[in-house]
Amino acid sequence: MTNSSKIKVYQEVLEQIRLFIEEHELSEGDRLPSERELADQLGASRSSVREALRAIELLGLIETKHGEGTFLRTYRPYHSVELLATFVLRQPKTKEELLDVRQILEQQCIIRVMDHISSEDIDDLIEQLVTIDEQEVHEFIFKQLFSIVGNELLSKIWYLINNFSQASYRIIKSKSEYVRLLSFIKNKDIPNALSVLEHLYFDHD
Amino acid sequence: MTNSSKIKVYQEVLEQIRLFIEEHELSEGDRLPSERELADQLGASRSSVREALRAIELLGLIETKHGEGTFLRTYRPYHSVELLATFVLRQPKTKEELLDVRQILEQQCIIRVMDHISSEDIDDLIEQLVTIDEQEVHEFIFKQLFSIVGNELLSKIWYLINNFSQASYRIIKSKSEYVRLLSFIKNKDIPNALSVLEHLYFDHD
DNA sequence: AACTTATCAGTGGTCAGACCACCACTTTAA
DNA sequence: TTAAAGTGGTGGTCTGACCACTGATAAGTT
Repeated sequence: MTNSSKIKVYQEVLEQIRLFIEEHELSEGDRLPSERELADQLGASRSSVREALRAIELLGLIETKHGEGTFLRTYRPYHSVELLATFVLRQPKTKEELLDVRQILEQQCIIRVMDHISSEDIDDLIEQLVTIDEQEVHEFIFKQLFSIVGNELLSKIWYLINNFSQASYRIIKSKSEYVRLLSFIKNKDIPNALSVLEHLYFDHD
Repeated sequence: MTNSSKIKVYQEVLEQIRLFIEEHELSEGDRLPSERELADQLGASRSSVREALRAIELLGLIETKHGEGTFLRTYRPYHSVELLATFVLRQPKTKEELLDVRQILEQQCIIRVMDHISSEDIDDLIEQLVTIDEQEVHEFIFKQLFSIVGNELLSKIWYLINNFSQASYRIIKSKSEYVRLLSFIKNKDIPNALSVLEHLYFDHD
């Protein structure tokens, strides 16, 4: 008898909820039965039902509204990704690894943004730079660029890496460097844009 | 006052557990405090602690042994993958994003591995392919390649993405494709290697 | 002394029930 | 007609109880 052979109640509830959703063809925004109802129907206690629901919630599959009910939501892995990341990144990573991954993400961001960004967007960005503190220029620009690229998952990963990075180092360059970068992006000049980007990661100014 | 502003107890517990693991530098196999202890320390009820623990368990971060305690484990998706599958399949956007990110990571892996891998390594890999089930060839090869590249952070991110991906699709190509890929890597032929890689993502065989 | 068995404390698993906060809706009062 | 108070249902949280399982200790047996 293996120790993992016993199925816990909350896991059974999990499966039943899944089946319920499938059978009733529920989709985004639809409401699930109340916790008490589920407990009753499935012959489990409300506690067990809640354990299952909280787990699904953390996965990002449902959304809970106090006083209203539990609703299906559009699934995005990002909630769990964030939590997983904090565990995965638990051990202090070397500065090089963080920088490496960061570079990959930002390179790809620049490559991909070329297809989506307009000249006006870039001009707007350059204008806004005036109001941004120099320490936050890098983060500001890439936050904008990533959101233009539109891949939320990519953005989220970058954002996490960015935050972890700032614990050990910070990219601070003069705004003129970023204006150059943006200009190359405007001209769809990938090689030069990437070249400028690479310079940003070095310490010397 | 937005409705999402209130943090639930179980979410706070989640965060505290994460911090506890960080502070005490716990790693795989280490035991967490008992549910009652956690409840006491964090000033929460055991129910709330359990909601948090069950959620983490579903994610695959911890393992629970009846009568013994709760233990950290290396991340392995638990029920989460099957559970997510039902939902992710209906979210084309998420699927696209996952594939996109995955492609980025695997491209970079191939580019980077060229500097670290020897001809013998590749020959070994090709030999081992015989024993691998066709369904797992892709995962197997990249697991090896990533470990050769040496950036643990990159590896872990890929591993996470890979697992999430498998909830919605799976890359299955004949082994000969992978032999081609490895051959190009052997010859340090980046363009052709990336070209083969790109083919892998398409459905047609 | 060595070995088996019984006991026990600690742990997770589950449940029932209580109370609160919140929301949508209805009823009531101005 | 409109504003206020009430109402029922919902999630959020806590308490305390009991069970099943585990590992170690104590007691008993050979």
